Amino acid sequence: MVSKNSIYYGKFDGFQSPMAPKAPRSLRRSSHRKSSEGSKICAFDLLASIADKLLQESESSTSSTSPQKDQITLPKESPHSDNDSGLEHVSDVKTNVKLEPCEAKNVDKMEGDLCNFNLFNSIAEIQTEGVNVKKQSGDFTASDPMESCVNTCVLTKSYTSLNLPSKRVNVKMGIRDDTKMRAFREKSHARYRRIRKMMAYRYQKVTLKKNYQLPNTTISETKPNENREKIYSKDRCQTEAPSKRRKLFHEKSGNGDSHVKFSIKSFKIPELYIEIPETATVGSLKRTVMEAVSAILGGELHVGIFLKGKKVKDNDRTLQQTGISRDSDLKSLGFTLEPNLFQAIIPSPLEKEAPFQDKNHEMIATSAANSSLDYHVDENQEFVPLQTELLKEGMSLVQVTKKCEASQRRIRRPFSVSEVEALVEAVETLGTGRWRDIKLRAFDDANHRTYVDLKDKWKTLVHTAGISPQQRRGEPVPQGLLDRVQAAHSYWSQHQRKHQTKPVQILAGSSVESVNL
DNA sequence: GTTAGGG
DNA sequence: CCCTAAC
Repeated sequence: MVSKNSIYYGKFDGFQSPMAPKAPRSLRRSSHRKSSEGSKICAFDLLASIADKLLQESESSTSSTSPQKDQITLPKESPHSDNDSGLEHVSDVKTNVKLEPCEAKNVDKMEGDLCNFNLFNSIAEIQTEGVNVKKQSGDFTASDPMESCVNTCVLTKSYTSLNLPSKRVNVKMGIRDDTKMRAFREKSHARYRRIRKMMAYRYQKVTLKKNYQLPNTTISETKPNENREKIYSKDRCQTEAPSKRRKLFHEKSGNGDSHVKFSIKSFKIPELYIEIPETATVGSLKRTVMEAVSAILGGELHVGIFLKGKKVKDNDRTLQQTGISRDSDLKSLGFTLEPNLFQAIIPSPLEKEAPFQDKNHEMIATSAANSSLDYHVDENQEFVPLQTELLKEGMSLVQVTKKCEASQRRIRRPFSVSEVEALVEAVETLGTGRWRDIKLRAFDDANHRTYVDLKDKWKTLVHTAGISPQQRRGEPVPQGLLDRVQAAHSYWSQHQRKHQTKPVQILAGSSVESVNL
């Protein structure tokens, strides 16, 4: 039964989570680096329990049947019908992630066409309900890997990893220079939006109708004129500055005194697929799960609204006009999380003839898989091109997603001691305020270090030098360097823009060994 | 395009 | 690391 090549496919049927506010940007990016980011650690712990359970259960598992191909139609609104979806090779793991309910402003933008959620920072508790892992022996069974991927991808709403055979999830992401990608994306925004629209149309028919309905959506009324702002819940997180968005609640309400109160107990996040070799360590499995979850939660999700089984598409109509009022039957109202950005759309077999590719850049447009047409295209919404090559390289969607995310916000790259050294020396020589020169002088070949980065680093260095060693974090910077930082900082604070190219030998005495011009 | 500073 | 006013 145990095959050398066997691979575990763990399918997480979904994560349930209550509403949560948008995370600070600093928490929105996934990373497996050593870091002090609290949410990460938290999530790690949570997911560890899943991973442990998953692995544990897999010991006594049975093999599964082969996947059926081309079965890409799922019953509408049937979250648990995966066994009919050609995903039998994937085992069923139901996992609930309970999130700590958090404060009133859980909905970022009620008035708009979407709500941005980030559940990541609110994870408080995780539960493994019925873990049942089946082991898949041998190779991926579908004839055409890519085709399988397509189907799998589509079936799972393009969510997580592509089940590329013999490609393992590479936990360690390579560092890449995403500056150009960013620039390119920004400049091509409009064009890709067009592509995106086309894609959305093209893939309409192969896109899943399956949606993920909230298990527990309760609606109740509020008393008129009471807590206009606290529509969603009472303040559970005390300290939160008033948001600009909150205004939106008032301006367009126009519902008179009739308020509808929505208490969304939890959202369900679509499946999560994990593929990992048998020989992988438990730790790597944990990291992989972590990454997959982070990749999903790190991106922004759309929220769909269903009323009486029909999707509410018109974002401009009032609740009243839509039929969502205190007097109507609100039990038929449901909210769903939908995949949004950064998800790859791979040409399906149907579309192979005419793939929407930009020849020049060999990119394929991404699209909000099943929801593009249902939403207004938000002008502010990022549209991230996805390099087909990445997929062909065998990257999992998790990784691709990460890459795309990296295009949004550059990955964190802590300065090494030698970099700090170089920076300090350059500043000693050139002073602060000539960051471009400093860049050219000391970091000309370091493409990923912009002069703004250097400026920022200097800022933190000055700060670091001013605090006690106990309060410092990250790779420790030699005290000698910090002394030089402090010396140079105080020196250039006084000698503003004078004798800029003059070595700073004079400053603060001792630790300046030599300054080469 | 760079700087400077808050987020 | 991001954003952006100001230059």
